[in-house]
Amino acid sequence: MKNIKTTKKSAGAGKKSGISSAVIHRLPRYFRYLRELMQNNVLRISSNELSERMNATASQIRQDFNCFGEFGQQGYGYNVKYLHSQISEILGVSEHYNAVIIGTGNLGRALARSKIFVNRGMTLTALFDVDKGLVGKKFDDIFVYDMADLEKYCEENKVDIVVLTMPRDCAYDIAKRLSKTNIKGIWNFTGAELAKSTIGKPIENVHMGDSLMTLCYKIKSAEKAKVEK
Amino acid sequence: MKNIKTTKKSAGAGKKSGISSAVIHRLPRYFRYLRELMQNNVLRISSNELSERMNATASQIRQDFNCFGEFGQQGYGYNVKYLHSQISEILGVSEHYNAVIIGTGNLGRALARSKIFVNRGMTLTALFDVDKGLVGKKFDDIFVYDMADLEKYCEENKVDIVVLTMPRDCAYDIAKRLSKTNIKGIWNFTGAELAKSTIGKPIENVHMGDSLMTLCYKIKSAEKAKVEK
DNA sequence: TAGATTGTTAATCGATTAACAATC
DNA sequence: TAGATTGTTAATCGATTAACAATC
Repeated sequence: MKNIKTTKKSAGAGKKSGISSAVIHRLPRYFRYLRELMQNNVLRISSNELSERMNATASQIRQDFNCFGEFGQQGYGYNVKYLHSQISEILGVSEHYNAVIIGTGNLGRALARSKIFVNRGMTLTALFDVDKGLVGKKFDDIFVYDMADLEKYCEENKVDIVVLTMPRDCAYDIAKRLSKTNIKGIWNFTGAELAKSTIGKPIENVHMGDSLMTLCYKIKSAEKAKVEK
Repeated sequence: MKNIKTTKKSAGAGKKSGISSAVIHRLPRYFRYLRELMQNNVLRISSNELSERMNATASQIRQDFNCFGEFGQQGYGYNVKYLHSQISEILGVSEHYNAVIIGTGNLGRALARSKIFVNRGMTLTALFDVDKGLVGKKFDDIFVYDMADLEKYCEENKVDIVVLTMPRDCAYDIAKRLSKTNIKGIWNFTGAELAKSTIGKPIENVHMGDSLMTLCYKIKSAEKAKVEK
């Protein structure tokens, strides 16, 4: 296996700053496919081979990577391990963010018991709930704190990401409380539309129902196409 | 309130068939905002006012709607209730799909206990699991069936949507089993990349981790911007 | 070296926005 | 009617794809 030259731009350096959201949303996908290649002990891959596996064009893949640096070698392709490490760096996996979940309901517990954080270099450090009956309990070794102690906990511990899985109607108030702490971002499952402009921190709103609706649309379209045939 | 003319094209008629995926993915968002407007008893809305609320352009909104029909009135705007009903129709809410969940783990139970199906005109009719200890139990009044009886159940009952929340490694095999039944679509949470081309049915793959990674990217970018300032 | 494959520029395609005539 | 706002066409913008020189 050839060595990777050391003069090339690294992901940390950051090539452009105005990366399009289309590219950003493809990065986690690259991350997944590269992890899988690594697990299968694939050492190198060309943009062409990757494009076939990912059902994309080789051109797009090269363009995407080149937004952040020069990760490949002419005549060789991409070193899977190196490329994976660079994408991980871009996505902040190496930052080892700490996360807490607010809302110890079904979804909160499901996330707490999953590997979703660990698989991305993160650590879930706490759960929060208003229900005094839950406070003090543990789920998968994660302690449930009282919502009243949220600010105190954020001051005394490094909290990077806050996951909102409590009922929708308290989302805005809690987000406002969080805006005054030094947490770094909010992963919002409540259905409330939180905006960075109002909270002052990066926010990712998850609407699982939207995905279900999209499936329904696909089903309807497929049925219609069948009838018309 | 003016009456809606009856000569206009309806959603059922279907204007174009090659709707772009960008438009399709915005439909559930319109659905949500319109539902909220309805709940707030808003009777009419102009594309301009909607654009402000949704943080989009009025032009895009009008273009999107006109992919499916003429839902508004010049000089008046859109009748919220009518527009909502049309978008619902397009998304298949009125089809009253039945859904079952395979995998009665944390996520499966979280979905079973949520309103995600009911809020979209669907009914969750069954859970499935391989664990004989769970078979026969009920979660929120939904009976847990043995995975061995999946095909039998699909034959004897109307099953439209199958939700996959079991471990990833059995995703492909189960999807293959489902491809031989008359279910209509698969909502896949397992992380396995299932393709319509291999299973022969509409599929929606959900990657919650991708959304978390996107948040991490946003956080990193925001931090970097702060440092550079 | 010759072959392979990248990084990058140029061409194409599609999606968004702007403009305005139609019309309620 | 006059004002408002749609539906739709035309202009712009951005993203994807194709092509190819650079180079490992």
